Amino acid sequence: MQEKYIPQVVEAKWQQRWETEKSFKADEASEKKKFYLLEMFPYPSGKIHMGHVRNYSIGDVVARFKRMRGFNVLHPMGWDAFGMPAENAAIQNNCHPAAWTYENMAYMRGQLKRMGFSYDWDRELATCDVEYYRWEQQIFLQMYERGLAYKKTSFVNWCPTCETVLANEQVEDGGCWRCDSDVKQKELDQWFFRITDYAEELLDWTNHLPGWPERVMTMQRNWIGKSFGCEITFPLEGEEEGITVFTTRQDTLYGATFMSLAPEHPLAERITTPERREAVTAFVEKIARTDRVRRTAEEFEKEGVWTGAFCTNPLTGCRMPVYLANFVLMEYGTGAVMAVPAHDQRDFEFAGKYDIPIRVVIQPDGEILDPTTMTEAFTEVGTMVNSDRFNGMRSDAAKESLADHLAGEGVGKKTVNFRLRDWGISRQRYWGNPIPIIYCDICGAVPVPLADLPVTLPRDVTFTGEGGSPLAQLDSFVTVPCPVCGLSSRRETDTMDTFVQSSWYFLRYCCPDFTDGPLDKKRTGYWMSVDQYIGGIEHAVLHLLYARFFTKVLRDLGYVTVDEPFLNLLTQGMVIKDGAKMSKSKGNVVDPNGLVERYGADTARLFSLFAAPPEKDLDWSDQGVEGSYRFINRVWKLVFETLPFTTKAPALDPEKLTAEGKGLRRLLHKTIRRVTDDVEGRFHFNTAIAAIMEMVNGLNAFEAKNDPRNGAVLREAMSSLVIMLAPFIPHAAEELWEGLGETVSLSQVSWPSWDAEVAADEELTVVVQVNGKLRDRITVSATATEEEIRSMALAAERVLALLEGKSVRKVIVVPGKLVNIVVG
RNA sequence: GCGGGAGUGGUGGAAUGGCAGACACGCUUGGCUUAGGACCAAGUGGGGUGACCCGUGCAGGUUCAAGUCCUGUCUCCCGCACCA
Repeated sequence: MQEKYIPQVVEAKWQQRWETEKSFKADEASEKKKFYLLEMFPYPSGKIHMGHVRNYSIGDVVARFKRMRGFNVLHPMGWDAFGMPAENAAIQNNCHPAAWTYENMAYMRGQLKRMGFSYDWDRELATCDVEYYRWEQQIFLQMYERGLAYKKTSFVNWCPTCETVLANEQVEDGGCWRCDSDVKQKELDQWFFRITDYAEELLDWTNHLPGWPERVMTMQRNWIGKSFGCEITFPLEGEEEGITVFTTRQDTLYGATFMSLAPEHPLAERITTPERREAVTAFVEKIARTDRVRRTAEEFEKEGVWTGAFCTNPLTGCRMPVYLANFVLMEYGTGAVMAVPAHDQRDFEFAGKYDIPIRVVIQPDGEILDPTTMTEAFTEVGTMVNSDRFNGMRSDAAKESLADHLAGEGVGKKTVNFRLRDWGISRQRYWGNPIPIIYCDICGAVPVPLADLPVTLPRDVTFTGEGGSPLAQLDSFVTVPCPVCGLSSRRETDTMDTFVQSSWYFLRYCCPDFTDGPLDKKRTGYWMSVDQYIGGIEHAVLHLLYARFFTKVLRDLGYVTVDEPFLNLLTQGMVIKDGAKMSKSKGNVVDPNGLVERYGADTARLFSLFAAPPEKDLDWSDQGVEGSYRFINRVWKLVFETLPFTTKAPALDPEKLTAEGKGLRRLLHKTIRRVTDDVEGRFHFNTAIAAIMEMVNGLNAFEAKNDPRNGAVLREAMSSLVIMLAPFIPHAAEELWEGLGETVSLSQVSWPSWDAEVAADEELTVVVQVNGKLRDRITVSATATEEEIRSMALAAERVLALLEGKSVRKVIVVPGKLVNIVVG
């Protein structure tokens, strides 16, 4: 090794060594226990950013650590390569999305290699490769066969900027998750995945994933939104069919005085009377023009229009006018709400505005509500009144009886409702996986036969940037014979949401070269589930919910045997600079390239691991980076300068240690224990690194370096130090390891173990408190009994002074830690 | 409104109910240097400046002992939200 640390030289050397020796290749034929470690794969946007550096540095520590702990580690990397930016770039720069994407992947692959992450590059995949997406088409067809993929006409979220449909999960605050444009509602014929079939199971399992952060589970539970209630049918005057509502408050049914329908409700048109038609049509049109963001804001004024129709309260026989109301959502429940003004705030406001009667059916404790003087709805639990046989019951307890009663009368039933909607996967874009369906005038929608797969995404398209998907303009793609009858038919030109590809890529990593189907059951069975998944919190209900769903579907299709894809999930925080997330618009971006050129990859890695625990946001600090760089230099210098003592050292004989040597060895074994616990148990790399820094400080302060009797213990310390640094700064560690005279790459070396006896102190400092306040310290032998410690504490000089004239009431002894003397 | 998380030095952050502030950044002083940088050494929560007091958003409580547990409260962040 060189005297001076030159990261660029060292890093290039070891990256090349790892590559030629295929040091991180994962093989299923191993005696070791498997460990599947995965970080969320990147979108090839052009170049990696600090978020990637952080995410992948965290992952690489775990990968390298687990290997050193004797696991057979699968640590793959690939590209989430379909998606809109490629298409936008094509329109702007007149280059093909494929060219743009593959160039970006090549560049970013180089950047990731330059960071020294220990991936098995032989398993690299890109979702835009036909060898990937062809299998997804097969999965789609199998889902279609089972009714899990289907097409329906509905109102969907439409982003006018991206000119495509978005899934509910991809609408954030009424805006597009990518470009933030206001999302409009548009009625379209679209493909869906029946994720609602799995709602119950997806929800159940949120209680059986202890390795997931609670808040992600909570977000998923909220998203699935299960609620218990009743479906109740209200007969419509002059119609065969009634109106069915979903309610969680069947206990307020006796107080229902009107009915509200969503403006888009299919019955709305039919039941409107001629004299109300004009008003109703005007209202419906007004709502259609109002964007969803505004309409769903809570402060938005409650408005409606009477249809002229009436329905009947099935229990009271009360005649209820049927309104259309702007706050009723077609996509939740049945799109119809029984309105109980006395006990629902929205209905209360609505009733006030349109002069509809208020009927109190639940009275609060110690108060009598009067409909004529109420200022707001009473929504809590109380005693039921005006409710026939249920009078006098507690409203919450009555829910069950009411449900039974409704079922008995044949007007309702108990039911559960989910907020979760089916996953809309159609995208009116080019750069995605074509949906393998053909439309024939005679045979209807016909799946592309398996033998005809893949439906290859054609290259020769033109990008105008307007007028929808370029695929639809390409006659050679669109026009095909119907697989059933042979007549000229049209291909589906929608492509799949890119979240479909990321819903199963982790399975394909297990067998990326498999050619007989989407997945090799044997290899997938060996590696799955992912033992540790690491990525950003922003995918809490997007990718992470879809991937769980897909895993269950693939299980039911017989491809995998696991119920859940990710056993443990680590959600890392954002990288912040100057109080804000790094972004071009804020001008606070730190480019990894510059960092690596100046300090090397090891420094970039070390800083992003040391500055904060992984799950917290990381505050970027240029000075902190300097500090990390200085630390590596200090270690380098320490190892280099002690080489004369360590390289010629004899084998360690624990019996023949000097006092200093023994102390140093104790420090080492304590450090090994701390670092192992911090890395293994809780991924607290910042404290693990701090422990190593403390040891380095201890080694620098070690005076007796040149005492030949300490050579062996010094060598043990240096070796272990370098091994422990390997997961964090692998290049520098390898070079130092070689400098110590070792010939086997650190990637093959085991993590050091610690000996509790060696780590144990011979003497301990015990804190002495009087009435809970620190007053003195005593030094006791590690073998001292509680009684001995107690009497020493009571005899301590400063304690004696404080005990003067007072009586000792109680003495608490915490062995090895503290004595608290209670006096009074 | 509901749910989740967090409030600790000048800064990032440490602390199985047991010495608050590990480790690092920054800063101060000194050394080295023509100088700067780098490096090395010492110091660094506040106040008194003796060996004492105060201090983990705020107010209570439990305990021999509370940053940590409990109750209330404030602030900030995140998610969901006219969800029937």
